[in-house]
Amino acid sequence: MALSVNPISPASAVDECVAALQRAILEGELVAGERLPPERALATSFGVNRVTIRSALNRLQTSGLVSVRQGSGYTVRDFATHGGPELLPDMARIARERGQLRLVVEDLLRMRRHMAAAVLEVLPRRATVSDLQSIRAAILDFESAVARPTLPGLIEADLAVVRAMLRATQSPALALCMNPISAAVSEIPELPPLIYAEPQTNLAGYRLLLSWLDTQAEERPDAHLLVRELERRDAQTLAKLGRQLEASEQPQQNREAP
Amino acid sequence: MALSVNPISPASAVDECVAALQRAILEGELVAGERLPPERALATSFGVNRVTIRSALNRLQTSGLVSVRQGSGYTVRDFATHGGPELLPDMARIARERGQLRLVVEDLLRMRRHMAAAVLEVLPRRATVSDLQSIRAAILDFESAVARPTLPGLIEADLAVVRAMLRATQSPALALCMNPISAAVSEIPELPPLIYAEPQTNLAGYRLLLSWLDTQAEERPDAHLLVRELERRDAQTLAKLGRQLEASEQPQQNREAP
DNA sequence: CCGACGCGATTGGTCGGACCAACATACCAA
DNA sequence: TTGGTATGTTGGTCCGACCAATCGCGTCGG
Repeated sequence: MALSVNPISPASAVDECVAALQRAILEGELVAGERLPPERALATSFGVNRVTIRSALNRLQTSGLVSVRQGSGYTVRDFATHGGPELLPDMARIARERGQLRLVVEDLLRMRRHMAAAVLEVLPRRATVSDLQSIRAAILDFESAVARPTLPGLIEADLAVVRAMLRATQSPALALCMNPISAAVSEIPELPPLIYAEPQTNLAGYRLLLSWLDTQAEERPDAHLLVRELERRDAQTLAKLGRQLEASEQPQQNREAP
Repeated sequence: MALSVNPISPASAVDECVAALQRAILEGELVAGERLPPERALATSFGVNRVTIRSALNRLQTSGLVSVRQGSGYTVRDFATHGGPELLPDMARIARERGQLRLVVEDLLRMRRHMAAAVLEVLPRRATVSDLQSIRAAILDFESAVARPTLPGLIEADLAVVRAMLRATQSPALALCMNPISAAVSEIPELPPLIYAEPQTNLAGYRLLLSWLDTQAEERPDAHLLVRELERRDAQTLAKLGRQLEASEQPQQNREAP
């Protein structure tokens, strides 16, 4: 009876405006430097009140997609230089329509790998025993999620492990950098089914991490061991994604050019 | 006559509300899970209209600091698990007041280093000759900025080099991850003066990068060489920051406990 | 002829009030 | 006790108005 990821998503009027404008910008329909129509015009064009479209523009501004100056108007910014990782899921959606999803996913996973390396770099010398216990507990939860595997359950349990590790670094800075990347991986619909296709593999990786953390500092091997393991799994994920995309896009190309 | 980072900052009413609420959350005055007063109460308490405080709450929501449900109200979220890297500058401000700035900066630079490693991993095999020329041109601009060094000029020229490198990766995904980190480094007031204290060093690093990129793929050494160089410079920056903080915070402690 | 000034139009920012929709709570009835 | 209903709370949207910064163009003075 596992229901969809978000059964309740009424998609308010503001949300729709944000989605439309953001899509236009991310797709390149609205080029950087271009000026948006005035709020009043946008409001009538979207069929909403000015306050509503204003709320949407406010969000776009917070995301770094547009800049605004009183008396002048809104200007589209270059999201490639001013955007943040919270745009990754939407960017993945655009890339999927263009058949470039693989590239985005490849770089997303690569970035996650390298950030994980940063976390592993500080984890052993900052984590307290209580932190380590939290990590162990989270991994145990993940193990029980693997026992009765459901996709949402695995995602949540895995995120919990990551949270525990980030908390153990004693520094919110690493967490702030890592959060949107973890979220993006979970929110790109293709990824979780591939990443958790064989949950025992993920669990084995965490067991490896545990044994690494439990080793005394003097004889602990370099973290590269763990990173290599991540690389291996990411490569498998990418390979699976490639096959899946080929299988689903081949007929599409045939339909276009029979 | 280098003026502040943003000479024009009228600080609109919305900005002030955002700053106040964000500060309260980041300082821990408003704990995760806690519920905010209703919009109407906040509006009167801030002395602004409901639309204004609503705009501010909208931004906080976009930043992941609060969640909202119609009929229920606003709930403070745990920024350590839902916040993004765009919070880093403000987080650094809080950390500075608590004497923990060094830890935040250390992790920020570490993250930047590891993300740079990710970029270097894909740069050689994705950059076109035109991309490489753009990078060269940006580095030449940086060189002329080094000739007549001003802090804003160096910052902008350096950011331009990074932009050129990110564009050369052909994938906005890496850029979206890197942008907020670069921005954070530039926006933390202590960092640019330390990072660009000896601009020739930065330039030498870029020259090293150039020669690395120009090497034929077969005989190009591992990117670790460049990363090691980054590590060395970050360590120097951290050391300088440590001395600077000691020098400025020592009298403060004396004042508190003479 | 050309640049500087100035006035009006454009456009975002804020305000006040009103109504609707979702939610929480307490109360009442079966 | 349980279930639903009534009511107040709270966010979502709308309307109209005015303020403030900016832009554009015409006019005036050099």
